[in-house]
Amino acid sequence: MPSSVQRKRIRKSPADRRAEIVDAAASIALTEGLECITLRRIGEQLGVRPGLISHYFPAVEDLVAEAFGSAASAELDRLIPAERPDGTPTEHLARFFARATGEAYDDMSRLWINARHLRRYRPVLRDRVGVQEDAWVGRLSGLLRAGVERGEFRTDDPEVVAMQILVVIDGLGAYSNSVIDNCPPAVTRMAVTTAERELGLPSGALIRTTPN
Amino acid sequence: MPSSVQRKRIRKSPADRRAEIVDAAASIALTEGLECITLRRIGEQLGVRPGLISHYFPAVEDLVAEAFGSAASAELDRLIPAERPDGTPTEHLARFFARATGEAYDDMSRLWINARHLRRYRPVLRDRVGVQEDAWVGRLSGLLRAGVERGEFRTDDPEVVAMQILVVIDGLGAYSNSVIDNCPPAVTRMAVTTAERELGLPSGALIRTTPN
DNA sequence: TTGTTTATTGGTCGGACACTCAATAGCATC
DNA sequence: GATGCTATTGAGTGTCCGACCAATAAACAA
Repeated sequence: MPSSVQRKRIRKSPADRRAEIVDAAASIALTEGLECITLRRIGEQLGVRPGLISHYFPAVEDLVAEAFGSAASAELDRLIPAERPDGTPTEHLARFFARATGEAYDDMSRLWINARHLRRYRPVLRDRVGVQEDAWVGRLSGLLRAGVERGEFRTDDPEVVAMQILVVIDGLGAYSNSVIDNCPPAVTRMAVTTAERELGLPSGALIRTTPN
Repeated sequence: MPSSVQRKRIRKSPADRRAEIVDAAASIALTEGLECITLRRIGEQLGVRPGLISHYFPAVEDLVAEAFGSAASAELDRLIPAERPDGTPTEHLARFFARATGEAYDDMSRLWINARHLRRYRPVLRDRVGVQEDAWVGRLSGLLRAGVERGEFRTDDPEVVAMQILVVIDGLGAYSNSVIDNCPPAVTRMAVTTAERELGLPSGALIRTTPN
């Protein structure tokens, strides 16, 4: 009868254990915040002693950065899959906005704010945030460029438009869970509006009618 | 020969001491971050023992909220003075953008991110952030409304435009000290562009030529 | 000058944190 | 079933934090 407390040691391969630790840290980062990534908290989550986390990450700061990077890149893959098997750029962009401006994105929105603040004190995290910003701008502008090539979007500089869209999304994220919660659509739809305007699309072109 | 360490006690009126503490905390919040507001840190700054800070603020959380509120409302007064002795709404709005998108605003930008993150763990701060958001939206929409009344701006809903402008400013703030640092004007000028578009102004109407 | 009030001190307490390291015990291999 | 490697533990170090409180000494009134 194994009680709730771990009785027997479970010995895993370093690669597995490390991945498990990063996953746990990323999950905690999304739900509770990056400052809740502590040796004790992660150890508790995995049913393991704090010292073990130190063994894999001698400096917690590295785990924090890794957790953020892991969560952010996973979310980016969900927003704009690197492999796009089917669908037009317009459909993919609509899908992007459907998720990035919905409730499902709230945790990620908070995590971005969390990371942007915490990077002030954590050099390693600062670098990671920079890498992820580049990745997000890169992935989104890639999608926009594809749309321009297929004649669906019209803009001179897809990268600038990508930045503009992300700036608006981050601005809205800052206000989420706030005054703006029950707020006119002219505000909540700002990100989509910006995209439609800058890409020469008619109003409503990026609103998906079929959930997916 | 009074050494650098305080030799003699200096006894002040509760009102003075309290104001002094809040000022010190607000200054530290702007330069080092809200989590650096500790009994020891503030006490050191004022040449006073940590216990004294506890005496005036039995719970540090209240001081943190007060410090944020103090810094934010002071900055708001600087951006859009409540008393507007002279100048047109257009001039005042141009002045607002000159400061709110310049380097002088970087500390405040960081502080907003700081507070928006930390409110997750600090209920008292959460309320303060809400109050300040209302104050900022209120003050800015008041200025826009004045402009509409004088026929300088054209919009159906000044409050919505105020929110839109603030969303963009916060979004840009999130990216400041980042990739976007050396970034095309189409991005850095987004806040002004938004205002000009939503208020029916010609491009450049809100760019001040004379520093003030 | 004396006495009263109270702003301020000095010290203590428990808790949470990251980090270190010798000892222990899974697990694969033989 | 015995052996060796090493993943994992347990225990301890030092730091910083907020909170608490009795003792102290300024400032002021009598």
